[in-house]
Amino acid sequence: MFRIGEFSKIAQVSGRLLRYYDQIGLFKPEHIDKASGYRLYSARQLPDLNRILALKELGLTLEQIAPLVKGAVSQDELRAMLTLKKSQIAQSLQEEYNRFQYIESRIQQIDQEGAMADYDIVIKSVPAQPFLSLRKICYSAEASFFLLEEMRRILPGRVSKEALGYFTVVVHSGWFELDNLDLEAGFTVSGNVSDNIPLSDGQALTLGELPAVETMATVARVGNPVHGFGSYSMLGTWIEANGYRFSGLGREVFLELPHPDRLDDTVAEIQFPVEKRAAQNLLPT
Amino acid sequence: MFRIGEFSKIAQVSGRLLRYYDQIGLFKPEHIDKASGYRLYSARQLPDLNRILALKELGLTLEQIAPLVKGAVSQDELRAMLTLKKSQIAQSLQEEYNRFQYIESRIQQIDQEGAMADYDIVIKSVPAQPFLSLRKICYSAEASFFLLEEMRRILPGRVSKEALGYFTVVVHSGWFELDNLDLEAGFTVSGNVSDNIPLSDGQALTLGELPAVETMATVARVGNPVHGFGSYSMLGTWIEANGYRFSGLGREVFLELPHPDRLDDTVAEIQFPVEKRAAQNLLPT
DNA sequence: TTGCTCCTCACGTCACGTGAGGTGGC
DNA sequence: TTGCTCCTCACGTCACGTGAGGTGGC
Repeated sequence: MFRIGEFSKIAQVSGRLLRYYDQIGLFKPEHIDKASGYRLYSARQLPDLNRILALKELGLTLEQIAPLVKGAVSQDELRAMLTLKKSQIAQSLQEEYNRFQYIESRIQQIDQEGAMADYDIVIKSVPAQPFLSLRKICYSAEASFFLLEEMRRILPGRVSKEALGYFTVVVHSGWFELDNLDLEAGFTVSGNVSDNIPLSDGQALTLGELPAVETMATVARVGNPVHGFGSYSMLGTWIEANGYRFSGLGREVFLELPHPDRLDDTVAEIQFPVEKRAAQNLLPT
Repeated sequence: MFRIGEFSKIAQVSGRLLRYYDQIGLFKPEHIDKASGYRLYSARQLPDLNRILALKELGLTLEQIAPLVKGAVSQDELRAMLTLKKSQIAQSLQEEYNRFQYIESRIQQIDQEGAMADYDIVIKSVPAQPFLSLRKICYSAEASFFLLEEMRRILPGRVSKEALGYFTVVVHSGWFELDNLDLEAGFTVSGNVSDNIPLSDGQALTLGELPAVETMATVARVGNPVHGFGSYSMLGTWIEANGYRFSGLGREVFLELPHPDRLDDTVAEIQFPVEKRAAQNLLPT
């Protein structure tokens, strides 16, 4: 019989670990001296401890290991557990690999531009939202702000303040047709609102829906909205470097509305639906 | 200004996270209402929060992120941090990948043999140890046990009990020459012991050293030592499946000495120095 | 007035590491 | 007797999640 110090040396684990496993009932000493409380382990117990250590190496938690070493698990259950664990590892490998690529792209960014980007891209998921809007061809980005001004005059009388969400612009045209923009502009709303609100020029806001998007690449930017297109190229670079591709219409959500006197305080979140490109297939299966 | 609930919805984080970041001083609301204690965030703060979230995605800890978002880090330091993080991720990817392969091999084992192996392999590192031993050609494994019996008679008078370690056999011959074994048998010792202890047949134990081994594949087995060779093939399979190769002489360390009446209670640890085979090079660089 | 939102504790997480303070064993 | 080893608390870890219990705001 070995005292805890010698046994821990043989097994190359800490004494604390052995006491802890004793405490949680995972691995108990063969004998405990009544008088001194000393834990006494026998050499025969070493294979059991090794099994625990080996399963821990696989990434199982002690809670998962306990029934295994107590023989309370059938062959099939064990196989199922390992298969599950295997797929979890495959997934976390993929995630780690993405992180790896992302870091590489940020290092490159520093090397090329001598600075960290001003804004950071974050992936979110957004729910579907009722959208009170008007679709229109605009000859410039500024044109959409005339629409905004008119909505600001008219809407307070037609929609309650709590029901009104954010001013949002959906871009239906391609990104580089800067002089012939097909825009859909309006407010997200909640609750009951009328589904047809006429504006002064004969057109009207109608009630539709902004579809939900599960993976939305977003970047928040502060500043004059007409200079906003710089952020788009950033998004493009990021999306390329991180293995995504665009998969839908881009939006711009204004969290702080453009105010004629303080255009530089405008805050907007640019959003793009994205999806993973065909996986690099780091692993087979 | 947004109250915590709305700001957390915009940023898609929990309110608790925002309160926590406030508490640790990482990200504070722009304003706190004196009367109610309500935290008020402005849209302009969103890019800052996004930066924190993006750096967290890279796997940095909040402690590492804090100086970054406070601008207290130079370009070079940032680059160095990211490079370090990159190599850490590369390493953990390699480890994860090893785990993945190991799990695969255990699943295969179950499928082929219908059961989990009796014993588990554990990697340890062992220090160098003084070794009081005798090298001899034996015509069978049993022959080494005659040596053991003689040492048991003679050693107690020559070496103090505390100085005596474990009976250990080093195998110098190839593993499949079962009838012409080149064995070195003796006891590990500590402290001062005489370096020449004669045995009855004219030979003598001499003091040498068991070299340290950094990565030692070990398996502990209980049972009659003459049936021990089964464990060797297990070790071989494991080593193959896990990307190692043998890199030195195998040892057998007896934790519970073979006793003629209870041979089945013998406990020995079979040890093999191993090294990683040329890495599968999961990643470039 | 009633929900709704916000507030501040404070415990729990996972697998131990790391003392503090005290006692048994040779 | 003096080290050495062992014992049992109990706090700390990391980044929050999850209540409990109470109050502000419209």
